[in-house]
Amino acid sequence: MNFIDHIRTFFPISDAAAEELVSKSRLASFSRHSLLHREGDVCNVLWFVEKGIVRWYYIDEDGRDITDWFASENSFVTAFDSFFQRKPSRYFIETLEDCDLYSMTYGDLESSFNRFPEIDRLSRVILLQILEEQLAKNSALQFRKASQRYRFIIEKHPDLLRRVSLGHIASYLGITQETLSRIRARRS
Amino acid sequence: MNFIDHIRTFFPISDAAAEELVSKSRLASFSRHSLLHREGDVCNVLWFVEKGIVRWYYIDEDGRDITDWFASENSFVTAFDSFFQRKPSRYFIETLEDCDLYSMTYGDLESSFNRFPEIDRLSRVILLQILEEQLAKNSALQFRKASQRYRFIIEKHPDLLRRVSLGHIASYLGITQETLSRIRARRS
DNA sequence: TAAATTTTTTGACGAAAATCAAAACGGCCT
DNA sequence: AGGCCGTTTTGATTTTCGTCAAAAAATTTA
Repeated sequence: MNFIDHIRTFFPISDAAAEELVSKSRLASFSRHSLLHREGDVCNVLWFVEKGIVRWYYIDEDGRDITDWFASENSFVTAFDSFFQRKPSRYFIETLEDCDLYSMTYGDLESSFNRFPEIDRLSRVILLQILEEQLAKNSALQFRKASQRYRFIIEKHPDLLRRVSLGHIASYLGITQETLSRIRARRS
Repeated sequence: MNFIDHIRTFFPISDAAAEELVSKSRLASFSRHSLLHREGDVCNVLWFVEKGIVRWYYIDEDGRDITDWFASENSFVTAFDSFFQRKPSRYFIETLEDCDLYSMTYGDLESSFNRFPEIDRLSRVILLQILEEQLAKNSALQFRKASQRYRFIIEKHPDLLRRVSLGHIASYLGITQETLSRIRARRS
């Protein structure tokens, strides 16, 4: 499934606009643990995960590596604090598995915006999806104890448990790796 | 300052599009503790806070009232999980003070999207601002202890402390009111 | 395959915060 | 002023989780 097929599951894009996006994007492979984007840089690329999994993280004031988000098959990723606003990012993005990713540069996307207003609208829809997931994550974690946070992963993102190391998942949930390990032990 | 002036601080909207937005919006007053939107409804209105403060909250599975967000002067508010996607919301929205709010319906906004692609783009920019604040809030709270969360409010939203009751702020920060009160006592 | 590295688990302990309950405070009304 | 309401503070106790440290398991590398 290429990314146009995916887009068409939630947005009715015209053939002409689809053509435009395809012509501006390219598919490339990355081995695991490739750093796609680093903190401080302005992110110029929007990726679409065709295969593999990517995480999006930052280093907090105490030097901890904290995962904010995972993106696996059929997800768009970029440094959302940077890409659209053209300013330096707080985030790193790295592959966790060998990945096949479509990419598109900001410049190309911007010219597509101008030629196809529907692409502008599409990007709004994608941002809304991201925002909504972010809100859902928040309310799943805020005020919840560790075992309830773990349940969120089990119910909403069970695949992550198989594909991602516990340390990353723990920081994503806002708990320590040890606590996560213990919770997991006492109720499979 | 009306909302067009505010928009122009971050987005160069044309006079024609501005006219369109102004013609579609209306200003109204609400007394404090008005419920603007309730869980389960599809939200049809986008508000802009001219004066006053509004909170956006949900009731979690344990029946707790949890504030997700505050919007004060020069902010847009709607049920972001509902308004653009036309589906029932999980959120309530209520005024905390007497408010003057501009409002615009979804139908009017949608027809404006079609007539002015730049309004489409504007909505994307606004969503990005919301998303970015949401991300900032997350990283300010995740893995942080109560005193650090309190510091986030002091540094980023000091006005809230004066205008909003402690209980709402505590749930916004993901801590209990008692803990917040104690933190506050031991270091003014 | 063995050695080395990384990841996960386990244990003991202490710190932080939730909970329950009650008192103090402040504003508002008559 | 006095009484009533909602909000904030304080106290005592319990639970949860983080921290530090080390062992066990799994994965990678040579």
